Order: sequence, then structure tokens, then C-alpha cells
Amino acid sequence: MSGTPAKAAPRRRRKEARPQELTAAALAVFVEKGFSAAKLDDVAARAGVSKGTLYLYFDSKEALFKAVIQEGVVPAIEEGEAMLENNADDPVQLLRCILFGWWERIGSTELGGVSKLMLSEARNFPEVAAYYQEAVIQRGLNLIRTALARGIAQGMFRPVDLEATPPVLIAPLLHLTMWHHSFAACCDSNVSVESYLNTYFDLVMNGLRAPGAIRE
Amino acid sequence: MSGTPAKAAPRRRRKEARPQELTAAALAVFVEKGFSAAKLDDVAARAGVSKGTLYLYFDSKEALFKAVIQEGVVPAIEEGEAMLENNADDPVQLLRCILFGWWERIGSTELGGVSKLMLSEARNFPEVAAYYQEAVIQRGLNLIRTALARGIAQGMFRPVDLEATPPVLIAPLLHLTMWHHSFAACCDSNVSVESYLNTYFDLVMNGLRAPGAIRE
Amino acid sequence: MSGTPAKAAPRRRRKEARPQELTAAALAVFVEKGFSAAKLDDVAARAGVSKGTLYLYFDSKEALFKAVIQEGVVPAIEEGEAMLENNADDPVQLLRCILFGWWERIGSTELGGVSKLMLSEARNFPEVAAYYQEAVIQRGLNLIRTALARGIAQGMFRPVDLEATPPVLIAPLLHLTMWHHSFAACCDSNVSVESYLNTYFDLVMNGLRAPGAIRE
Amino acid sequence: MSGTPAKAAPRRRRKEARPQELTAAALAVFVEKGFSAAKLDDVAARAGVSKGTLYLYFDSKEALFKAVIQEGVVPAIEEGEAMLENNADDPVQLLRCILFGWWERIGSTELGGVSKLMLSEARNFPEVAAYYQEAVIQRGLNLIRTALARGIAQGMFRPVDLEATPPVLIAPLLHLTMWHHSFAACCDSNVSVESYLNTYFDLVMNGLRAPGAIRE
DNA sequence: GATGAATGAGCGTTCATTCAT
DNA sequence: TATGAATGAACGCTCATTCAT
Repeated sequence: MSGTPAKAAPRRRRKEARPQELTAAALAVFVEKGFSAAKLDDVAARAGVSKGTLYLYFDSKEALFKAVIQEGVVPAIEEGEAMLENNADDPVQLLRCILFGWWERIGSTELGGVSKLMLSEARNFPEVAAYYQEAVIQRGLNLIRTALARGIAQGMFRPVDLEATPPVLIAPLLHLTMWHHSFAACCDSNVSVESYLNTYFDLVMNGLRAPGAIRE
Repeated sequence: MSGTPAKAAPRRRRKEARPQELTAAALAVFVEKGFSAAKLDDVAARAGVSKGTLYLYFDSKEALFKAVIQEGVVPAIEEGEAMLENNADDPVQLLRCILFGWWERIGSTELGGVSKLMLSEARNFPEVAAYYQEAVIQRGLNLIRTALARGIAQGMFRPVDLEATPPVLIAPLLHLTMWHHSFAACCDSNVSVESYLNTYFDLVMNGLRAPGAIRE
Repeated sequence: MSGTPAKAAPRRRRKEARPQELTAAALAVFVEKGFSAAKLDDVAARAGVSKGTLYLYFDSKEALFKAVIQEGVVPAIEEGEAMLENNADDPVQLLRCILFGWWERIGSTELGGVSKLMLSEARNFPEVAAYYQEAVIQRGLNLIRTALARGIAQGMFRPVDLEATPPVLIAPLLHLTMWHHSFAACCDSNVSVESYLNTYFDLVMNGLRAPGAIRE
Repeated sequence: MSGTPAKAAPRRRRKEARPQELTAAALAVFVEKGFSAAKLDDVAARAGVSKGTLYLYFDSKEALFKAVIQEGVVPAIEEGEAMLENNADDPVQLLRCILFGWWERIGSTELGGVSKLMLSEARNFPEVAAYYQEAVIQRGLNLIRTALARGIAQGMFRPVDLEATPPVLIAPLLHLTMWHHSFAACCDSNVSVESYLNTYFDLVMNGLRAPGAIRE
């Protein structure tokens, strides 16, 4: 199987790397099956360990779920907030960078599964959802809001609702991620990811641009 | 007992209405918990019948799932395709009508749960997903595509990718529906549905409008 | 198997009798194996039902344990306290009646297993032990104490410690019960129950008799 | 770590003392929890070693159980049989010495737990029970029987059933031991050990004394 | 010798499914 | 038609046992 780790890996290195290997396997299985339908046997098999090993690192299936989310959250935040520093002068470029960066680093990777997972399971894990909302969603929307505000201040963007616009802007990317982990895995689609993204950026930038602003 | 259905309902209508009552209850439970975590006990209790009764109408839990989707599909199609006839002359109005109509009739109602359910469970039910993709998604996207094509032909909309734009346009509404059935049920948000929708329509229409077209 | 119930029993009668059938089976298995080593499969098999059926009547293995004790407690109390009324005039006869009665109705029957179970598991179920101590042990010792007090008052018994003597008197019977459910089940003994009991009563009565009292 | 054994112990003694340290820890845990509910983790932790170390000295949990019994058996016998030599002339004193000695050296110490353990687990380990019956119980009862026989021969004791009396005599002490390791650990009792023992000896001696024998 | 990470068989518990009433 | 008691396969979790270090 693809998930089988090299058996030759030294014991000590394994010990420290284990938790990440396990959460990575768990993420894949949880995203594919959903938390409830996911079997710990499958998670263990994908990680190349036995079922009991999971319990050396996590107290329960639910604890494993929380660890999966927790672990998926850190990169989402860290990477994102660094972008505000770069491209500080060009809001258009900054916004593009944030949105496209999210897709590149999160949405199109395994980490995007965390988004699907949370949207699917939020009601079963309200505390985790609340944490995620604060730690990821709000901070992510803040990034977009900051870029928008700068663009408006510079006269590049029309004045728009700074609360409502960020979720609207990110929605097509989140939906593409959902799609990637749902229908895309079993049905063909007429639309390539590339043309979806191009169309999305084109629409967003046209939608935001201030009347007098020069076309890029 | 609390689960007892209203005794006032006429016996005859009951018999025929049963399946819809059951799928309605099942939809609610499936959307809240996810298919796998949903218990038939809960479905039965919500429908006010005993668990065994479910098996008088559906062969299995999976058959119930399919019926839920099936039933949620019909109105989505029927209602949608009628719109092309009306507002045939004004593409902007037609597009608004389609998108807003979807939200009003589907996204904001219990039926919106079907969308969440399918996105969450597509990989566990690939045949159902394939059917849904054909019977709902493609036909729904076609509606939007037609409206776009008319608008472009009339010079109201910029020429845009007719394959990629429809899914981009519907994405924010689908995401709002997902949100409604996930985080909204357990976390507060700063954005009202109304301002989200206003911002969305505003952005979309600005993004699509041909340079020379008159602002509405 | 001996525990298999008649399959012909009507459904309705079963429903009401079930809990007692299950606790009876559980008592037997718990006494033989100990609570922890007892498997619910064995309990179910002995009761002639499937494992799942146990959960229709008891929430958990621990709840089943508590029910077993609870159920074993009632007859122990009820039967015992009725004896004080009879033989009210002859303390010697009363004491014999209490001790011998305990053996006949409790110690030598399946109910005696409850005593073994509680002695073996008290530390794992402290709350149950506390309840048992109050509801059974204290009340049982009170019976003996009352008989002793009457006998002393009538000059039939030597004056003895009214607190310490009852547990000493019941100990050989309890131990015989323990023996019955432990070594007796797997090892031969040189002593018959009958001669043990005769010797016990003889010793006790000689030990208690007041110097001047007439031999019986 | 907390589990680390005292470093001050000389290395050489350690090696030889290990098995006894392990069986002592095992006895304590087995008595408290019962064999089945006892975890080897707990045994190891109490002994201050790792779980794997147990397997350097014992093949299995069951082997550890047998060693615990085995080890508890030796002192019970050795000490007991030495008493017959001393107090050879005074049967009353001899009997008191045997019974009281058992309580002092066995019943009231950690070794008393072996008695509880065997009574609780006999049916799960019939071979061990058979061995224990021969190696401990029969020989222990023989001690008492010998003392009784001498007392009867000297006219100090009434003639009593020499088979049945020994188990009756030891029963209250065994029961006190059971109590010590069960209810006493979680419930209060009105009777002190001292008054229980005094009452017990008093009753036994009065019960056994020949009519003409002088009171002590 | 000693460790503790890893294993996997086994058990308590759940729940979709069946069927006698 | 409707019920709900009964079932048993399946899964989360435990823990005695092993073995590389």
C-alpha cells in the first residue's frame, strides 16, 4: 500500500515522527469516509501500524480527531499571516497572494481536507468548531479584510462591506476544496481546476475594482 | 409519548404522506449528524414512528439515504428550469432570479441540507453522487450558463468562460448553505446572511458587467 | 445447556421475566468467574439470549452487577426479619432458626453467591459495598444481636459482647458459602456440609450457654 | 521517574530479591483488584519496574499468580508446624497458639491476601486450588486437629468431630481476613478487630471445654 | 538485565436489521 | 400496517505479551 512506511526507519526517529504520521493517515481516512464511518483499523493500516499503536499516542478516536484539526490549523495560520508583511505596497497583489496562496498551500493539498472535515463534522464537535472558528476562520478572514481595506484606502478597490466580503471571496476556494474531496473523487467534471481558478480571480478582481482604477 | 404523531391527521392522507414524513425526518438527522453517525432510532423518533416502521417503506438505511437525495432532487430541478421561461428578456434579472431563487427555494430551506449531505457523503455513495451530478448539478449549472450566454449575447455581460463561471457563481451560495448546517449551528458569526447575500450579488454583478453596460 | 429457557414461552411473559432471568444467569457467571473475568457472552448464553439483549435491560456490565446485588439483597432481608416474630419465646430456638434459616434460604442456594461476589469485589465497587453493608449486613447482624440479647436476658446465654459476637457467629456460615463457591467446586473435602453444620451449631451453643442453664 | 526503585539498594541483593519484590507487588494488586481486573502495568508500577521486566522472571500473568500463591504458602506451613513442638504439654495453650499465631503471622499481614485470592479465584485455577488445598489447607487443619486430639485425650476438651471442628474453628479467622481485604477497605464497621478476636477465642474455648475442666 | 514501543486477540457496547405479535 | 423485542456483526478500546534497543 502507498501508506506503508519504510520498515527500515530507525526506531528512535519513528518515535518522534509517529504522531504526525498517524494524524496524516487519520486526516486522509476521516476526509474520505467522514469521522463516524472511518474505522481506526483503516487509519492504522494506512499509517502502517497496528490499531493498538494509535492508543499509545491518542486517548480515543475523538482525541485523534482533535489532534488532526489542531495539527492542520497551525500551518494555516502561520503561513497566512506572514503574507501581510510581503507585498505590503500592492493591495491587488496582496489579495491575489493571499487567496492564491491559500489554495496553493492549503486548499489543494491534504490540509484542505481539514476544511471539509470541519464543515462536515462541526455540529458533532461544537467545541472543536468554536476553536477552529476563532483560531483559523476569523484570523484567515482578517487577512483578507486587511488586504481589502488597504486596497480601498488606495482607491484600487470599490468600497465594499469589510465584514461580508471576505467570506464571500474565500467561498469559491473553499467550495473547490469541498468538491475536490467529494464529487471530484468519483465523478468527472467539465471544468478544470485551472480554468475555475482563472475565472474566479478574474471575476473577483473585476468585481472589486474601483471604476476609475486602471485595469491590470 | 412525545414521539406520537398528531392524531388529528386523517388516516388516508397519512398513509400516502408517510414516506415523505420519513425522508424529511431522515434528511434532518442525516444533515445534522452525517449519514454514518445518524441513528435510525433518531430518525424514527423524529418522524414519530417506531424503528420497524422505517423498514416498511425503505429496504435499508442506505435506501433511505437514496430516497432522501432523490426526493430533494425533484423540486430543485423542476422549480429551476421553469425560470428560464420567465424573465426571458432580461438576462441580468434572469441570473439574479436563478441565483436568488436557488437560495430562497433550496439553499435557505431544509432542502439545502441535501447539498451538504451530498458533499459530505459523495465518496461513500459514488453512484448516488454520479446520479446527483447529472440530475441536479449539471442541470443547475446549465441554467446559469444559459443566463450567462444570453447576457453576453446581449452585451450585458463580459465574455466569460461559460464552463467555469457557473460553478464559481454558485459556490458562495453553496458555501453559505454548508455554513448554515455546520458552524452556524454552533458558533456565532459577524456576518448576517442578508449582508452576505447583498455583497455576493453586488460582487458578482460588478464582476460580470460588460464595460459599456449601464449600471443597474 | 441447563440455563436454556423453554423456547415455547410466550413473548409477553418473557418480557416481564427477562430481567430476573438475566440477573440469575449473571449471578451464576459472576460467582464462578468473578466480575472481571466474566464475559457477557457467557452470561447471555447461560440466559439463552444474545449478547445484545442484555443491553435492552441493563446499561452496562457494571449496571448488571449492581442489579445482581440489588436483587439478591431483597430476599435476604425480607425473609430474615420475619423470624424475630416467630419463636419469640425461646431464644435458643430463635438463634438456631436465624442461623440455620440463613443457611437454608441463602447460604446453600444460588443467593449465597451474592455473598461471595461482594466479598470478592467490594473494593472494586465501594458504593455497592456500602449499600450492601447497610442494607444487608447490618440488618442481618441486628437479627442475631436481638436473639442474643433475649437469651442473655432470660439467663440462657452467658453475657457476651453484643457487637462482636454476631459477626463471629455468622462467620463460619459465610465461610462455608465461600467454600461452596470456591474449593468445593474443584477439590474434594473430608468434611461434609452436614457434619460441618452440626459441629458448628454444637460449638456455638456450648460456647454461649450460661453455666447454670440446662443442656438442651 | 516515579517508578524508579531506590537506587541505594545494593546491586547484588537486588538481583536475587527481584522475584520476591515482584510477587509482593503482584499479591497486593491481585488482592485489591482480583486476578482478572489486575493490570500488569499496575503490578510493575508498584514494584518500581517496567512491564517488560515481569516477563524476565515469570512466563505469564498466570505464572505470576502461581508464584504469588506458591510464595505465600511456604511461610504458612513452616511456621505453623513448628508450633506443635512447643507447647506440647498444654493443649489449650497450643490451640490458642496455633489460631492466634495464624492471625498474627498470616491473617493480619499481607500474606492473608493469599487466602482471599485463593477463595476468590479457586474456580479459575483448579490446579492451583488443588495444590493449595493439599499444601496449605489440609496441613493447617491437621495442626488444629492434633491440638484438639491432645486436648480431648487429656480431658480438657469435649469429644468433638475431629474432621469437622478444625474448619469451623478457623472459619472466623479466615472470614476476618476476607473482611479485612474487602469491606474493611471501604466501609466502617462497629466491631474492632481486637474485640472480634477476643469474642472469638472466648466462644471457642467455652464451646470446646469439657464439662469438668477447670476454667482458665 | 531492563526498557517501553508495538502488537493483536479479545471484550464491552452499539445499532442496522428482522420478525413474532 | 405498525410495533418493539431480539439479534449479531462490527467497532472502539484494553492489555497481556513480544522484541528491538
